[in-house]
Amino acid sequence: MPHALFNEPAETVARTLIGAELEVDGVGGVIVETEAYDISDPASHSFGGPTRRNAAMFGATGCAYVYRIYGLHWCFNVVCDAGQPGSAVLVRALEPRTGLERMHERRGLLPTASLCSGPGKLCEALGIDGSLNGRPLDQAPFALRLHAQPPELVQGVRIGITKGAETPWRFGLKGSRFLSRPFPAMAATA
DNA sequence: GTTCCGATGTACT
DNA sequence: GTACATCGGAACG
Repeated sequence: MPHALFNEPAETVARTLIGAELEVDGVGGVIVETEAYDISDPASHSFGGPTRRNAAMFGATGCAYVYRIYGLHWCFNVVCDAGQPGSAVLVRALEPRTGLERMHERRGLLPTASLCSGPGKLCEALGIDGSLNGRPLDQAPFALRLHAQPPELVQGVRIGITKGAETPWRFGLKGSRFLSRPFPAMAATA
């Protein structure tokens, strides 16, 4: 994986990752929804500077930042930088493509569209947990392949936050049925 | 379709 | 003590 790809602002990486294929131990699919966070952003974990939890956000570019949310779910981020430590992209949803049986074992016999349609669901389906925090995405168990052609994007405000709620740093694959939630009908094409 | 709730780790007042 | 980048299930319409 080209390291330079992640040496960009979080918003750029968030756009670039839509349409990329992510696998963990051969289980995964196409990323269809992301959100950008950076250190200037009050919604970001990195906003107040490094802590034990967010250390990976200030670590090497192109690594995973995995954290626990609400005490029970995991969320998966890609650490980026561009000279501004504390930047990352939350992967919120993907379209399942490989390892569907493993996903069903972990998540139950759900419709395919419900397996990875949210940050916590995606982590459960792919088997992502805190043990992968800080691990490089260009090495096993991770595999990440970029899209050949840039897909059409939609853009909107991020989900589940109160601070920085107006910042339109949520991106989706246009027309995807695998999003965590729909983008508003008037969502701008990014 | 909607709202409400409980599960509970980590950061913070 | 409160807030939080969530989810699934219950209750309701």
